[in-house]
Amino acid sequence: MKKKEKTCPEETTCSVDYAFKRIGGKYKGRILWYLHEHSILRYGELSRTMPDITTKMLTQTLRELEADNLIQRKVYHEVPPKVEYTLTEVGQELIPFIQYLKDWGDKQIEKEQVKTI
Amino acid sequence: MKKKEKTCPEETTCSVDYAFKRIGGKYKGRILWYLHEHSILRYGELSRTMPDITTKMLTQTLRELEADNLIQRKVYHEVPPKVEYTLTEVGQELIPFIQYLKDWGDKQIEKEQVKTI
DNA sequence: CAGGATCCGTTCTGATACTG
DNA sequence: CAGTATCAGAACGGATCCTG
Repeated sequence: MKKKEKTCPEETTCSVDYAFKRIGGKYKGRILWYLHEHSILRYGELSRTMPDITTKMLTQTLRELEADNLIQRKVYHEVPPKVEYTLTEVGQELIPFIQYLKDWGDKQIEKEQVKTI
Repeated sequence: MKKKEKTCPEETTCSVDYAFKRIGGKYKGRILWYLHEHSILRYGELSRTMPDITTKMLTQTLRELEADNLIQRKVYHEVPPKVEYTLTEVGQELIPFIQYLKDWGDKQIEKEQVKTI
């Protein structure tokens, strides 16, 4: 219908935008983080780790991360089925920065709690 | 209606989630980045820097960033009005990570272009 | 200049039920 | 176990017009 190409004209710094699109989803950060903490997780484990995400969103988010080559999906064709998720190398590259973000978040949360008291 | 407290049970790492909520908006990363690059920007300057954002979204996003104490809004009560935005200290703390993210994004974009050729 | 207010379509999320 | 399918409501985003 309409052009969507003008999100960022030509040269400028849309890599910021680019990156945020890839990890900015509602659950992406957490999924990446949990995969980092556990190295390898099955679908059900992820689901239990994040009880607030529905199967639909979890699947959808995992597929997006996979499409962006941040995680790897390994299917075992057996009964019952088994699927394992791991970070790709590209995904690993994001960990230090998520760590930074997490530390920042921790700090802010502490601050807020101090104020609340 | 329903409890929203269970986003992250008790102890765990929801700081990741916390942080993403604060900077994960569609334009937040870019706004922070531009404020970092220019130190101080007026409303109209931001608007011109990001032609793809409407006044509504720009205002809304700026207010959110302000509420989260990532940017500071300084109003000059004169005619015509003048409003300046700057990063707060807390906002500054996010710059290294946005820088990291940007670098990562640049790298990925390059990779994709190589493949496309 | 720097927005505020409305209207409205699209996208995103969630609840629920079902399947190989 | 690891999803898929469907539907509906909520949130998001944009266009347009208005104001101190």
